[in-house]
Amino acid sequence: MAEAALTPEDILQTAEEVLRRYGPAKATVVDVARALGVSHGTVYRHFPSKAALREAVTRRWLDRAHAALPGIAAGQEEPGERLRHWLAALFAAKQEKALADPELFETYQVLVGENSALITEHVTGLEDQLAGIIREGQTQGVFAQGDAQMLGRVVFQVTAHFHDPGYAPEWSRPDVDTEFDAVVGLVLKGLM
Amino acid sequence: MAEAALTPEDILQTAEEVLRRYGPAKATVVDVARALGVSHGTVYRHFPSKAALREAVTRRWLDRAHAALPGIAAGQEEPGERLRHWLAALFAAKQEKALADPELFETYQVLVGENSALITEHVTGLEDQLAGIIREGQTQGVFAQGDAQMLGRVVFQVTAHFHDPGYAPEWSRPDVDTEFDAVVGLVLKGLM
DNA sequence: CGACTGACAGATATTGAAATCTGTCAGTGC
DNA sequence: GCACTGACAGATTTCAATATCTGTCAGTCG
Repeated sequence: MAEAALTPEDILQTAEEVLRRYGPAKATVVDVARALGVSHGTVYRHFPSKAALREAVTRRWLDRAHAALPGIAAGQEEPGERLRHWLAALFAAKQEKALADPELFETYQVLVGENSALITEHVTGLEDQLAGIIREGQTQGVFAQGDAQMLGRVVFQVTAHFHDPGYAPEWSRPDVDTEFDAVVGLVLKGLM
Repeated sequence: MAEAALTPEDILQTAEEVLRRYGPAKATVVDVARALGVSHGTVYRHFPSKAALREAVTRRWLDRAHAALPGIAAGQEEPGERLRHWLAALFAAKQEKALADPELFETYQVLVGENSALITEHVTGLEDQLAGIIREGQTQGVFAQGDAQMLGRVVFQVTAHFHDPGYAPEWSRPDVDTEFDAVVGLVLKGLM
């Protein structure tokens, strides 16, 4: 047939476009269905709820936004430098999305505000990457011993200013990069 | 006369009670005037606007909540211990207010959200206290050299999880104190 | 059979009219 | 004279009626 069956991927793609156009406050399931040329009941045959659809869109979006991070975490740089690089990449990705894709960023922020399970998972994944870098630094003797998992959580938390979307308005201030360097400097000294 | 003239202090006291009773979203200048037994025009003879009144109430409230901090900052403890003590006192004060005085805490949070000048001042005052402790630690040789003012800002920022009202919902989680200790531990190591 | 439809109930959002609030100021009275 | 009043204009909020949306499901159609 010319018209293949509607796939979850089609719906996610269209739902993302609808969210980008109307923003999370205005986008409706009916809008998504209309854009797909189907009835909204059809959307519900693929996703159990509007919340589930929104989460799936945001998961895809986050995965794409942070695609570079696992590579950095698993890379060959010296662990201190790697940690700095990873944090800088995380910050850059967040900054870029907040500016260049504000509606999807806002959608993501809504999920953060709702303590969505997706966000918890996402954060845990990032903390695990941090813990991995720290663990390797400890093995190589450049970082002090300690619970790497806990330290990963702590490093994520103390750098919240540069990735927590609640602080997004401050990311365009002129001295953020100086502050970022100062914070990362303190953190690296604290880990050594 | 039996009835002394209405003082700004009377108004602040009553406005605080009205805010505590109705919360920042519902409290009105008319409510405050009614509680004082005067017309609302009178309130405007003492405060130029509702925003100014709200700020003045919050300033008084913040000053009382953090009354213990300057004493700790100027105390005789070893600087590392003093810093830990000061941060713990700040955290304890915020935690206590969030739980025991939620409407005033919410009022404060509204001002934070509005980037009120009061909040900037308040934060600067706290950062100055931190910078003072750090400077003394540097003089005594227990902290490494560096721009103490900047380090004060950095320490305030990395501990945001424990004083920024946006994180208040997390302050009742069971493991906050462990996290607090871990963060302060990392910060102290980073300063040494 | 299985993907899709569309009518439906209850929940949520929008709208516009009415009520209330903020901020001003000429006037009252001690 | 000076602290306070109260009526007022414009802005904001409330409220209830209306419309739209979410989620379900019996039914259609290929």
